[in-house]
Amino acid sequence: MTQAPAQHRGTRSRDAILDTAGELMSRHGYAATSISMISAACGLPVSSLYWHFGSKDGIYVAVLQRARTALLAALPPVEVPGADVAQRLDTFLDEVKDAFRRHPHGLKLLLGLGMVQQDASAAAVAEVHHYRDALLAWATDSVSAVFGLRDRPEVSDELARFTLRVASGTAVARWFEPGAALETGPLRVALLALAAHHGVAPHGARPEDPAGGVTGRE
Amino acid sequence: MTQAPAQHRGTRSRDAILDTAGELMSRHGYAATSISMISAACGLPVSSLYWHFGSKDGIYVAVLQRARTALLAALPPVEVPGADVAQRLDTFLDEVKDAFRRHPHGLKLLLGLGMVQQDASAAAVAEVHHYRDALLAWATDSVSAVFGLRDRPEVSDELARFTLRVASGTAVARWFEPGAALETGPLRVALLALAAHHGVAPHGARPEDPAGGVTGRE
DNA sequence: GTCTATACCCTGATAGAC
DNA sequence: GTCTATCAGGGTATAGAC
Repeated sequence: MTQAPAQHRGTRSRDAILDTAGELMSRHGYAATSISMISAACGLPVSSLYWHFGSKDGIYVAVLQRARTALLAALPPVEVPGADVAQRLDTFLDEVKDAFRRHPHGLKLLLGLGMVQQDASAAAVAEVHHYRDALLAWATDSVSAVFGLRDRPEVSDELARFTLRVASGTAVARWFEPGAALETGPLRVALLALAAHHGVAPHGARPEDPAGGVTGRE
Repeated sequence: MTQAPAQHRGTRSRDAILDTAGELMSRHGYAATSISMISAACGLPVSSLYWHFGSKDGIYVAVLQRARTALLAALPPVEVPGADVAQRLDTFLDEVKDAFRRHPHGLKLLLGLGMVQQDASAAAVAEVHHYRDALLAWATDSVSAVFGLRDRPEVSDELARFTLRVASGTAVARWFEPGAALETGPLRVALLALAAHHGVAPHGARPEDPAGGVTGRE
């Protein structure tokens, strides 16, 4: 405690500020969260916040960055184990639901701060887009692995976007019904139907001959 | 123009304030929209806003009320014409897509102001919930009419919630891809699959014998 | 790295002439 | 109903001692 306490205190303060700021901003939104609120809530004086992050916008960007890395780390790996599509889809949806349940702040930050892009700085806008792009890329890779869609990028794109819309819609519903979880049941049915609609058979292997599908080819 | 100009000017000013406030609040959110901004944008002095609405919160509630009535008036009637399910579903989705396209403010207000419920007044929170409840009730009645679900309320409830989630998710996606429209194609496939999953046949008549259980076949 | 004190501006809201 | 003028308070951000 005498060698390098300053540094330790520094990073600890930094984290404390980010914790409180993330909590408050995800609850009240960016504009409604004042520096003084954060200062009062985390106990550190206002100037410390400015020493660490330079501006309110700097805090916002740092909060977003941390939320993004945390959420992406919590998401299941892209390679989903399982013999057939149904099995892989089940594990995939279970893990998504779990990540969704355990990280309520992540999406809410993305929503709340994404909404006020107009006023935000260039760095903040870039970070918000980075966040959302990473989420979309992860979803695309995942559904591609689940359904075996390496050679059907347009299908995995559609399935991924659809999944994200249902997830964001649920995040929205969540501030009307606070306990609302991601309803994987209907989502599962919908994804299977969408895949079938594009001629992706509900088996483990990718269809070499998708002629049997509802829309054999497009 | 000499008999009752005061009244006319009054209601015209009122509308102008509401127009500007709705536009600004849907873009920047409630907290980031100041009385002075509204005043400058609509040309009327600050005190006029207070004379008409009493407080910033009063403006907010009035804006929400007007957006709700406008959006609900723009939504298609519950009784959808059409011989069979597929036909009714198509017209229904087309009209929803159209309303969604023509009234971008409505949902954004609901989202943006719904997010900051924590800080808002009781009247504002009540109005937000009223808004969302009306939307949900309309969606439930509509899908019930489309699929003929008068005796399966739990199914129409699920379909309506699913539709609303996709719609809100699209409204969210909209502030990343400004032109994004409601993708009725995938939604159509999903709703039909969900209905089938609950044993609702894709015909005009309601199924008298849904004994097939959860799904006709899986 | 952390604190106190403070500058400067804009906020929501009111008073009172017209 | 609309205007000008104004208040008290809180906002972001900075300076400088420790």
